[in-house]
Amino acid sequence: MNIGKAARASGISAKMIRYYESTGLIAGAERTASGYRVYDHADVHALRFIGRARDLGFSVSQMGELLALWRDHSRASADVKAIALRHVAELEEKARVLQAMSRTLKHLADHCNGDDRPHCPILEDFAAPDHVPARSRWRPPPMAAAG
Amino acid sequence: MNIGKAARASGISAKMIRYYESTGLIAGAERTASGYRVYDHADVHALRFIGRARDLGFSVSQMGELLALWRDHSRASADVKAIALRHVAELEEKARVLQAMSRTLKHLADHCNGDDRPHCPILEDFAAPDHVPARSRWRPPPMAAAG
DNA sequence: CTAATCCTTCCCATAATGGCAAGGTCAAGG
DNA sequence: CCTTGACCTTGCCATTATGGGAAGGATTAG
Repeated sequence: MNIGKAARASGISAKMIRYYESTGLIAGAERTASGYRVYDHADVHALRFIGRARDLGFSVSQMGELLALWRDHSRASADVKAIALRHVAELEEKARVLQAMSRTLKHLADHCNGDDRPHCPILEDFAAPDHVPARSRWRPPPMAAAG
Repeated sequence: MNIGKAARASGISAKMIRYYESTGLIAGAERTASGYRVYDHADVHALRFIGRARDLGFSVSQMGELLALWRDHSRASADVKAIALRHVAELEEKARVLQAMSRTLKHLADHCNGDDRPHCPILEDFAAPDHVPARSRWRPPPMAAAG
């Protein structure tokens, strides 16, 4: 089948199929005499695998690792699990960061009247002199007063 | 002060200050006779504002809106709050997406032995024929059995 | 044969950020 | 006065995954 049909069958756009080929994630497809890429059901299967991994937020390089393990019938499931758990940790970390932002901003918004007057705690916070990435700054342990 | 000092004072890299200038987020700085950009304390203040907004995940264009409101002393706080709450919703949505991915993948990993044998439910899931973006697919209501 | 559809490659754009390079500027010190 | 080092300038490249579009060739349906 041509790339369009493979795209429809796999849920991966033709554009992305070519991209995955260019990055080496998938092997270059066979070509017809006139240069059209040709795919078979196994290719579509691999593309679906890729789509599933992509939907779970894996990057192209991680998908490459997973594809290699998928094809390696003597893989150790521990290797797959390690990749998966590492990715779970990354996803959770990203979610945590977003939620921290959300929480902070929500807190500011909760204190904003939201009326037609200019007073706004949100802008006041943004304009306040020192905003610190809190968790990243080390606080020196309090010493016995030296003066 | 020159751009380097403004960068150190604001926590925004010189590179990004130039970038923000190029995108129109901030006005082009004054220049010395030899072309060096010159900043004053008000500029640094604005850069800190930008940094704070950036830390809360606002895009450059959103920061532009916020800066405009900050400078508009006759703004309505409702306008600021609306932007903030819209952003809160976006952040939460992104966090939800990441968590859904994480949850799914964690679930799969929980069923994987993680030993040196090849059997792996994670890969089996990825290779399964139909993965559906679940929530987005409409299920036809069950009809009275027709056959 | 022609029109429509499909394919190819190539370039562009996105968002925010860093890196590098070539070259001009400035301040401190000999 | 000149050198050295730190700093500045612009410009280009790279990142990640994705889509858009153009120009032109291939195929297929009528």
